[in-house]
Amino acid sequence: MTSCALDNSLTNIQWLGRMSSDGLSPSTVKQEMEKENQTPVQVEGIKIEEDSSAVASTSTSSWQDSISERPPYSYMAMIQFAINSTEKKRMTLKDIYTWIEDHFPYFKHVAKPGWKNSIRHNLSLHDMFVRETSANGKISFWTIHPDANRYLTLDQVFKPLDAGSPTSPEHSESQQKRHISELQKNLGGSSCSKTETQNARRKMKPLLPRVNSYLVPIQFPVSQPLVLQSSVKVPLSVAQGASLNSSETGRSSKRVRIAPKILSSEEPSPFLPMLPVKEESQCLGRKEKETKGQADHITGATAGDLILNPKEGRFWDPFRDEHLGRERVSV
Amino acid sequence: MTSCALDNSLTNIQWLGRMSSDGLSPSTVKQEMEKENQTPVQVEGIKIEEDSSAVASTSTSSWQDSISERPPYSYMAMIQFAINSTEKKRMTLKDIYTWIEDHFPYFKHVAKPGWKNSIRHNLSLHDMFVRETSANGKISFWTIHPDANRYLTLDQVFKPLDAGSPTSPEHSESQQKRHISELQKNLGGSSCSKTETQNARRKMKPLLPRVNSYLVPIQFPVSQPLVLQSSVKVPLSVAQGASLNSSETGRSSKRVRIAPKILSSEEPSPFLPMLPVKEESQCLGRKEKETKGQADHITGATAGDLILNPKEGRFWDPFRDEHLGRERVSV
DNA sequence: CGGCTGTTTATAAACAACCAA
DNA sequence: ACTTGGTTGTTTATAAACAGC
Ligand SMILES: [Mg+2]
Ligand SMILES: [Mg+2]
Repeated sequence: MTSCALDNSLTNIQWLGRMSSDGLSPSTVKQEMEKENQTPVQVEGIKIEEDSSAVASTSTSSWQDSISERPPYSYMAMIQFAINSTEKKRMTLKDIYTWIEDHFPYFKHVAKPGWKNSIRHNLSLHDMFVRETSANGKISFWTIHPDANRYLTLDQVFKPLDAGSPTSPEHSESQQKRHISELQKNLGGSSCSKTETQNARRKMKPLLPRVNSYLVPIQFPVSQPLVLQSSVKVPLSVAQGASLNSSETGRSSKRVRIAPKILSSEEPSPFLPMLPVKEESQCLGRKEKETKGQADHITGATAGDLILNPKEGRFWDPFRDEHLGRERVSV
Repeated sequence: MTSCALDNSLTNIQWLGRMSSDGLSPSTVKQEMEKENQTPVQVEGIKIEEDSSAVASTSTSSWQDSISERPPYSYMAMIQFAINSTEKKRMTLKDIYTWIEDHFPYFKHVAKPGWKNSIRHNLSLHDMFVRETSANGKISFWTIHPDANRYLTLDQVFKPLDAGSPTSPEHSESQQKRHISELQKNLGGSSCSKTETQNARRKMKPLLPRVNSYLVPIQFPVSQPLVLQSSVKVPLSVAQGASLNSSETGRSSKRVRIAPKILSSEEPSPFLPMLPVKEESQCLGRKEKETKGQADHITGATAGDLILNPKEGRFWDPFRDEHLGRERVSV
């Protein structure tokens, strides 16, 4: 009822103490940073060298990893983590920024200021995020459309300290069997997929850790709109394990690894709280197989995916299409 | 019935004859162009200098204009022009590419190869574009969702040779009154808004010509799903008038002027074929005024806007939200 | 294996509407 | 009131990572 206020506030910065040095001084950090579109890149003290070794270590999660490593989550996922961490399941833009910075130091110290632009972009673009106004109409809160909320929280993506996870032990591999089969080919060997868990005290479990330039789907039973303890504000100093595998271990600078959503095909996403799928399937995809491509969005339901995604039939979404760009016709 | 085959084919290239020189040779053009993401920029013969004069000419539509000038339409608009130019209101990706290149030389000779990526991106992103498969399931056609199709065609955006337009004479100004009022301020004077029409023989009428860094809404009566004569494959040599006004006359290279969609506020877009608006308005915008922002999408219906856009209430679109990015939860 | 088609994420940017100094 | 600059939102443009064929 009232704990959300605590969770949202910008408290808990103890773990930030292990930063390079300052990092808290009002405006001394990032000298040259116009406003939100430049490239600070070099966070003063923190130097982020690329390439070099990078020999399929996957266990060299040193100090840097927890701060320079970009989290394996998409903006959409992080925004959900943030919002779902509150009791009322709503958060202001500023608090979303703060929550993300507090839980993923990468955005506080390494990312270019443009990451906030991306956050706003995601909030607007995805209809899943709905803006609501406080009773007095003074404050704007971002919420997650109830039909779309899977109540994902950061807690859920942390690997247990040992092995057997709360609900499902080690699914991290059971999913991609189907389609990945030979996809592994064009990737430089090293099939790693659950290789991380070693030195991690409570590593972040990538919802879809990458296998080289790929993502390894990980199971995730969300049986009920389970409202886990609003994310314990992870002592980030340990989080951030992420998924660095073999070749071209995605450091953080160039090559902003985009994480495609891998869908499990068949079975309408087990574990996930089945939502009232409107179903309609008017098939119009090329194969209907498991192409995921628009026609069978239902099957391919990623974590953030709304199950109700018949598309076509009806219920598609007309909206957001429109805008011909620069117009307002006439003649 | 059978004329579409003609319209879609890559015929009609006579007008292309006035190009720099070649432009038809299979692969001699653009020497260094990996595949679809490099920057040819300099189309061999055509040199595109920027800045220089640019003194509120708006009438210097010389030869270059028709080829180097980027059309004032968004990809979404052009795709609609292309698809609606066919009789069956459907077109293959390749034909969309061709149609656009044939009608907007900019994309054939100046644009970087990445423009095709953008076309595909738009087709996938906007639910307005629906992919359908031919009976035999061999060919994929892109169509426009019936509830979203305003049947916009390129013909409709061409200014008449003189003044009084077919249906509505000169609305080009009646719309933006409401909100633009003092918006003109932060823009370098020159209130131009209908200054173009002079030397244009049949200039392209920007659906939303820019007023400086602004767009001037233009009326557009689409009373019925009027299926105009499938775009006459304009002799582009004259088209491309576009909207260059005063300061920083958008040449074409840097500063890819993005054309925001200006909504007329009140009146649910006059002229436009009113669609079955589901209406629901649960207001959640900051002011409900005419902020257009999400809450009142209905009022702000641009040319391409689907009127049915209650948002919130129901009918929003769940879809396309989902995808947490890189995941497939578990735990 | 390579190109084409599709889907989705990341970024940058143009603007609009607010808002606080 | 008015201006100025930052914040919040919306939308378009591009590039790119991948998946499937
Ligand atoms: Mg939204
Ligand atoms: Mg689409």
